[in-house]
Amino acid sequence: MATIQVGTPATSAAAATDDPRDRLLLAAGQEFAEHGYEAATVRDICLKAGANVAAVNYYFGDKRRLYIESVKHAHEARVKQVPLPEWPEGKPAAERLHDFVANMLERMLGLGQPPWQVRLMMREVLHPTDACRELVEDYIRPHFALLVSILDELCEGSLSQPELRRIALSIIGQCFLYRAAGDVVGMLVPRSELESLHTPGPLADHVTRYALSALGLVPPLSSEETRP
Amino acid sequence: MATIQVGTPATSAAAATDDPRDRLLLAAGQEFAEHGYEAATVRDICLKAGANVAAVNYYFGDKRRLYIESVKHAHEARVKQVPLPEWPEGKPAAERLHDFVANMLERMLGLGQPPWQVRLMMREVLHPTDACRELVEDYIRPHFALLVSILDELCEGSLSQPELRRIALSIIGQCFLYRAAGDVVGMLVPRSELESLHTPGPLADHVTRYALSALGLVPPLSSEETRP
Amino acid sequence: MATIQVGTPATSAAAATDDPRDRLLLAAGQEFAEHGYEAATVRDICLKAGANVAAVNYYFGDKRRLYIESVKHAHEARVKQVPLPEWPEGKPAAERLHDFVANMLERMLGLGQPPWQVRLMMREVLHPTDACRELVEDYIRPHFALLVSILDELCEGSLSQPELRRIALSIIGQCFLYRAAGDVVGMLVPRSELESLHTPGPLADHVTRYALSALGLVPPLSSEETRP
Amino acid sequence: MATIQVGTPATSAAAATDDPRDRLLLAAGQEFAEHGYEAATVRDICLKAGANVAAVNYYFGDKRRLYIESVKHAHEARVKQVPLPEWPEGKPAAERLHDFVANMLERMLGLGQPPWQVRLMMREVLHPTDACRELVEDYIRPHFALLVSILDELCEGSLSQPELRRIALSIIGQCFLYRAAGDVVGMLVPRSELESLHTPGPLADHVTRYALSALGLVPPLSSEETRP
DNA sequence: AATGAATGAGCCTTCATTCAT
DNA sequence: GATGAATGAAGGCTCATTCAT
Repeated sequence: MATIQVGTPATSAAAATDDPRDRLLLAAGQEFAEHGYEAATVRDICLKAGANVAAVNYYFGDKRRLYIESVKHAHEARVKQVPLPEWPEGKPAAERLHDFVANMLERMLGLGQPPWQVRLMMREVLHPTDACRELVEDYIRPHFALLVSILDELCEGSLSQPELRRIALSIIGQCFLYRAAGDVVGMLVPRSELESLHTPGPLADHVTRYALSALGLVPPLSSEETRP
Repeated sequence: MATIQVGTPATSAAAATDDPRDRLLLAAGQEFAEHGYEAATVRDICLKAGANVAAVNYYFGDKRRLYIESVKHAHEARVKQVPLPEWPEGKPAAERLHDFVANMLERMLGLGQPPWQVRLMMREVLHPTDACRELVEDYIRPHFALLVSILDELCEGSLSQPELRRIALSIIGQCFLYRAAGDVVGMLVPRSELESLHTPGPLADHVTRYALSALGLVPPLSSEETRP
Repeated sequence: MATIQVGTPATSAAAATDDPRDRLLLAAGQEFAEHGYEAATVRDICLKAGANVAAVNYYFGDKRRLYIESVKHAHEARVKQVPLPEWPEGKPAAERLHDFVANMLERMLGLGQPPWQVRLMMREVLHPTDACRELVEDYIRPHFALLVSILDELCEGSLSQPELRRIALSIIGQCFLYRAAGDVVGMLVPRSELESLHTPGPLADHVTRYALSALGLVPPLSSEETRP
Repeated sequence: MATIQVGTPATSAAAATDDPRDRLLLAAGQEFAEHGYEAATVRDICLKAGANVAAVNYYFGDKRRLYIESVKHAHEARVKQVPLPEWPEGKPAAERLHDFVANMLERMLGLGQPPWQVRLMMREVLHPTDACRELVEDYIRPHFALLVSILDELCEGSLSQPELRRIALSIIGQCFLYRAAGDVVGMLVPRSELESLHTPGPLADHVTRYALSALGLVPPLSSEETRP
């Protein structure tokens, strides 16, 4: 199965961008991701960005607007870093499903880089503000549509759109859990297993097989012969 | 399939408990659930509880400690309201799975009442604080263990514990999505479908069938003969 | 002619009232009177009142509301200090007019004490805010009505109400000038005359005689025999 | 009696002067007149003048200096617009007095145009700053001297200079009241009378007659035969 | 035991001003 | 000469907390 190319991180914490606006956006994203909108202070953001206290109001007019912009910024950066997978003509739908899931997990779990961008967007998903709608339209809906279309091809049209959507949500929910409730998951499973739950590879395999089994396209999970 | 008995609400907003400590706990839970820890103010909490401004510090010493106590309180109340389901001897595992899922969704989606207790615990799950560990041990882990044991029986021992846990997490993830990211889900599916995704019944059916199919215990989702 | 009894100052700048609310009101009145609403700072007011920065918001909720209250306070204090004159039955109207004018000038020019209260009210008169209407109704209108009634008696009903009001305004205008534009007046007349223009006595004599002359009740100002 | 010629307004709000310095001066005058020194912001002034934020400091060095210049500017413009009245040889002093009063009221009450220039100068008169002395010397003192000389002629030398000055101030005070405390006056008199108090014509008649009566040059106000 | 008065730290924001261009 | 970017000081206000009662 295909490996996923991940975009260059490019913006590490202290990335020395010259544009103060960008530095502000970066620092704000990190602070908002870590502390939430209310608890994050513009003072700390400016300090981290090496800018003046008044810089926020100068560039964005408002703490609120800075927040919205920082969410958009993070989301755009993330899209560039982890683009929607593209496949050559004739790639089997099952493989495309696996790639898709791996891609989503990759995006969510971050893999190696401090995933503050995802945390920021996750906050937005969980407690939506004004910044949310755009996020959904530009970012989430296309992914969702792609997943539904893959599933449609997999079933060869035997399921209705509402059914396909339900299955798509089921798949997303599984990925979502690890990102959103990762800390709690970490308390529930033994340490030894934890690693495989916080790395995209094994998880993608599981989620994909779970879906394919449910659709009858591979043997059931519990059948002996499918065990490795 | 069995219907789920839901505990009595018992704690309406203005529940006239005489103990000011309890009133504080109640008011705090609601405020924290709605606005988050930072945005909630002790003044509003005391106002809502009909108590003095200094009451928080008097009874709990601290805003932080009040928060922790209110989370515990909500969680204990919730446990009493929606106890773990119990089944008569010999109830088939598949039905127990469905009951369990329905119970979990019921607890999460609230069904008719503003489930501020759940919202509060959800916040805790997503961004754990000191109050989290207890929550996990007393509340979440037993549920998780029960789910794993049901799955174990379903597979008749053909799957390892790690595999069972993965499947359990997959099931939880699907339920979790609707609670935690309900607003975004609402933007992704047509209005007409939305109702069936915010009510426990149809959802429980879907999640259960998805799992049973994956385990090869019912025909695949995409096979014609299983369509209603 | 009767002399005017002036209320005890009672509230000198550093008057040690125990009630912090009163101290705040006092300090605010002085600051607002001296610098105007915008230029006066809550910090300075609190400093002068020996209170905390948060005291303003605690006691009055708002800088604006503190302002309004301080205007009311000053006006009430002033009313107590310089009450409307009262006369025994049968006091000639001409003498009552002189008393009234002397009283008004006394109130406006302060006589010896730092008249910040008047300055504050003067600001309000010149650039009305929300505090103004009350000031007019409680304080100014009764004085105005009294003046009109005195004039009415003086003319023995030979003038209409509008005419009486115009004459009343003329009298008030003359007093007003010294208070509101005192600095400029001070630049226009020689130093030697200034004293007599900033003290109520001679001014009251002039304004009264000016009015009585205009009404034909005393010989014209320019006739020889009236010169002292 | 002669009508008063009023200078051309010439300076409407958006007067398209090419000189940015002049545009700044104009905008500053309007802003300062409307909001006062503290509340007016250089940003708004520059915005209104279509100039850069730094323009104020570039052209005037300081907000304070801009203020002073704008007061001077307004005052000069006003002098050009409403010049001191001039009379042909032999014009009776009584008529000249009426003309003078009408001219002053005209200047103060504006008649038709938003008299921001007067408002600005009024502020300066009421709370003098550095800009005040020049205003007095160049603008007010000559008017004052003219009025005194008219009065002197009226009395044919029967009154001393101090007495004349007092009467002059009395006349000015009456005019002043309507300009400075117009809002409060508006609350004191019935609506029906208000119009006649905010238009120069009837007011000039009243003030002049009041003065002439007091000087014994026309019958007293209260005598029957002078009523219309 | 329980409270209302009072506090000080710190928040977001605005403003006049400056500096490199 | 003239400007847009950027700044530091300060403003009003809110908040959790404390203290005398």
